[in-house]
Amino acid sequence: MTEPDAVPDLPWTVAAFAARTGVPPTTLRYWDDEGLLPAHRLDNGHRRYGPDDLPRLEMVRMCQGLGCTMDEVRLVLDAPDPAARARFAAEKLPEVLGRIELLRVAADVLRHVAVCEHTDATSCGAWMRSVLEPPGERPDLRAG
Amino acid sequence: MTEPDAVPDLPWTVAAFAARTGVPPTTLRYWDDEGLLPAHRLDNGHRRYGPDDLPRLEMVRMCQGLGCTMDEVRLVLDAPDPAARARFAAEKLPEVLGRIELLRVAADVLRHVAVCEHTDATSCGAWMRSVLEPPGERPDLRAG
DNA sequence: GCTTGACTTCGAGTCAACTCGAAGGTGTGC
DNA sequence: GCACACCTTCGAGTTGACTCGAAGTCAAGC
Repeated sequence: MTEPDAVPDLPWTVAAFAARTGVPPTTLRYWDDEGLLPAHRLDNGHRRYGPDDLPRLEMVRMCQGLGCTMDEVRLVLDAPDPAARARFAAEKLPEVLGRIELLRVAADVLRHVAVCEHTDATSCGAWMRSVLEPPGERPDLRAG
Repeated sequence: MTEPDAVPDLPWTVAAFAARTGVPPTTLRYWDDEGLLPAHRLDNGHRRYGPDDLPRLEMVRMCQGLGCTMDEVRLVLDAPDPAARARFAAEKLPEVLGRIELLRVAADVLRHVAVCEHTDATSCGAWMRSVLEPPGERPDLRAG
């Protein structure tokens, strides 16, 4: 006897899921179309979401926070095996750690700027030392 | 007796500055036009850059790394007084600190994913706990 | 003076990630 | 059946940060 297919729990329309998660309806539809966060479909074609979609949404959010493109998000979420995911993680980790370090530097700079009385942002010696003496090869800080 | 205007040291054309800094020539011209990194001009209209432009470039880079829009970069770099800059810094600092914390979480996740053998990225209990139990109000991680 | 490789401006294009409005379908309550 | 609030797709628009190509100028070397 084979197990019957589990009926997924799908209480949320696009609007409901948007309200629950803060992601705009247009974005949810866009993400579904783009394969980022696929939606279930009723017989009438309407999208439905359930609690099982929340983890993937969180992972989409985390990847976006890491500056991943949508291609990269799909890649990691839809990787055919753990090895592909592990490769992605191994590549991203040094990048993330480097970003953390540079954000620390930026935080120090901001702490200083918050109390600095110099007339020009670039004429402050303490700030210039922190900015112009990078710890090493400087990765691009911009996301994406 | 008033001091004579100092003659700025301007050894670099757009191409030279681009080669020195890694910023593409089109981007330097664009940044100049947008007021992000203003260039000096020779009598013939050609742009020239000097060592004095490097600190501002680094600050542009740092602000971009913080996810600032170009409007924000201009605002902080061209702020009329230290108080305006301090306000900007005071607003950005908590954001940066929050970003650091979330990147730490993401780094933990990536460390786990790098060794995880689960068949699906969202079916890993350790990862789901870290993602679904956020430390508090969760700011948007995306830059900008 | 000509050639060549740089420079300039200008208008438009590219890219990624959305967002919008039009047109039509669906389902509920009256 | 009608009204209304939702749903769908589709094509195009928006936004921000660039990037490109055309047309013309500038300057150095021959």
